[in-house]
Amino acid sequence: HYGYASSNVSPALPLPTAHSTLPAPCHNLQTSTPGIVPPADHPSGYGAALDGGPTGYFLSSGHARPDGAPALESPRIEITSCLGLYHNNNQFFHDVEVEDVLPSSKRSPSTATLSLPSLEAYRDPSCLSPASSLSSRSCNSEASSYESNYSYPYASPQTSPWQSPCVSPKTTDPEEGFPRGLGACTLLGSPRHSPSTSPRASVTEESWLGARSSRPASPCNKRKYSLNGRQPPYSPHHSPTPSPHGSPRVSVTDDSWLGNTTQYTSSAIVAAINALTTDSSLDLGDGVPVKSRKTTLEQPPSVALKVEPVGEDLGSPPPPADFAPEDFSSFQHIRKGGFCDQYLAVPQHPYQWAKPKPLSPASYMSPTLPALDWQLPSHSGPYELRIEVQPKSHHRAHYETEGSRGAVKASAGGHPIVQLHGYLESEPLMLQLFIGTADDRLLRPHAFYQVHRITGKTVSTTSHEAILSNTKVLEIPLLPENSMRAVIDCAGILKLRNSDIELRKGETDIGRKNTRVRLVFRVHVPQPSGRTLSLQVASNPIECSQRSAQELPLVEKQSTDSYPVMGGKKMVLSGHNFLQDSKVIFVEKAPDGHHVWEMEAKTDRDLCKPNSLVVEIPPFRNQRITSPVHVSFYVCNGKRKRSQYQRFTYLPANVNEIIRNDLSSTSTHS
DNA sequence: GGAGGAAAATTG
DNA sequence: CAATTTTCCTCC
Repeated sequence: HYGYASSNVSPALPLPTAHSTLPAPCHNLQTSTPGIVPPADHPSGYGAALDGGPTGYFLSSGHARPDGAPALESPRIEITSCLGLYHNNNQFFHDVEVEDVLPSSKRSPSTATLSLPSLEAYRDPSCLSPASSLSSRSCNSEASSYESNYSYPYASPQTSPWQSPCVSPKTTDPEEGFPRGLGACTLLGSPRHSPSTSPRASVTEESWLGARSSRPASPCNKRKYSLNGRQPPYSPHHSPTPSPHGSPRVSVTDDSWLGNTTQYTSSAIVAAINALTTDSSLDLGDGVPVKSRKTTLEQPPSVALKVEPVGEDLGSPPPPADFAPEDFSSFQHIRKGGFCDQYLAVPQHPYQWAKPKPLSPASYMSPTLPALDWQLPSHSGPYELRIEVQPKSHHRAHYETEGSRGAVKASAGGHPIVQLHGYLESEPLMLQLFIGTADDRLLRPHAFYQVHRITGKTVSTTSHEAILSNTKVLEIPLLPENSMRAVIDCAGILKLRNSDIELRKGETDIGRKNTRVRLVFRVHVPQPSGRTLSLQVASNPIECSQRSAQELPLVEKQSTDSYPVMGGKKMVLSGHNFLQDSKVIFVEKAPDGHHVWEMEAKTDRDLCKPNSLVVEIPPFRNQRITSPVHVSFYVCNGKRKRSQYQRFTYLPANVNEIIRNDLSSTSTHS
């Protein structure tokens, strides 16, 4: 309801907290860019969605089930349509989300089952989860773990239908979320659900495949192939468990959709029931599958109940396993509804990780954390989330068809390090990590890449995997005893097939040549007021493709307003394929062409933007020359031989003039 | 498991 | 057809 409604919370549930909190966090987020919050520009319709307010949204989305009641009953159908409708843009499936928000509890079981969420979920979820799950075996485990740990709670309401059946019985698969999707898809008419299981696209693909004529032949076939063969229902790798056919969920889903719940296994049913009962605390959105959420919407009350502000204190149960893609939707609602809301009302989850400590409660606790595509500030008040050690500019992501390619590393060896400054409490917090975009637009989860949890003896940092919306999120504990500092040696990057992702409803981004990502870290700090302060920081861009990493930068333009350029001056090079580790070497020659000297220019990482590089030009040696100085520079990325550098002409309009000026006014050159 | 290379497959 | 993406192979 809430979510739905209003922004979620407010309307239905009077969660005082919610609103109150809103303001601060939300806005803070983008301190720098106020407007951001509701990224107006977001193509995705961000703004609209958000602002629109839940209600409007839904309504508009309408089919989804504007009227409430209907939703419950005919979830899927509506959803489906809705999805299409709403999804316009990738990131937001408001409609879905909304629904999620609703308390699942009330929905009828059948409804729950419906969990339309799958619709959306699938895609994304499928994609994600699949990917993740597929790619990362860990996923399975992880996912499973979640479920196991959190399982019901989250799933419960919304998901419950799905999960319970699926999950509980089966278990583990992280993919479950996906499966649902699959199931949903299937239901929708997608041909085979089962195969789809493959996480990512598989589902989509197949179902879509039918639709798509274009590539069907080769790619599709293969993929399908893979799906079937390799990753049958759930990706083979991942969860063998999953039964071949859609396994529980699918079947369940189908059935449910069909109207049968009969197929649910008793256990599933139980699970579902449990979910309903328990879920309350959790989040609305998160766990709930989209569809279910809708249902939920209808049943506002329950949600509200949950909402109670738990404190953001600690406890933090990890996000529900459910966080499956669908979950994110909930978030979105929230966002949409009221950005702030998220912060506000978040109650804590009673659940905790199975693990050692309950990490930061804050994040998990509230179902209403800011959506992943929200822009958040890296510092606020005494707190600052900072990346102490940046990741290397290159990291070849692995496909689901490959083995892991390891964790992202730091350029100087070791791994990236993130630290939260200004936090003096004794409670540990949870650091969230997901793969974000690195383009010129607002930071948002990258549709074609997912963080991949890496485990093993070489990994010192414990982590948990969760799925928000279609985005996999790695949760890493930030412990006071470690100065709230974490070494990120457990994060790899999984590449999803472009074709799979592009098939998703609402996905507007294209994968081709969209191979740069950023590691995005978030932490949710509980405030005395009961609210939660969310901070976020993104790393430097990371080139994830094998090929692009080998390409040379292409200088298309040199800044002309930063001259003169004698030493210590900065020059901005812009063009294509610049990376954080791009090198620029200046070569100076005497008028007679004699090679005078060459030196690698310093690059200003902090000022680097995508496809541009700020270099500090070293002082020229031949300062006294009065005749033209011949200076050129060479650019390259990563480790390349000198002969492979790309040569460019250094072109100050008038070198002599520059030199004279420099000499007269500066002593820089020596 | 984690790379690095590169062939095979897709795209535009 | 060239650029890119994805799948395979090999090695440590």
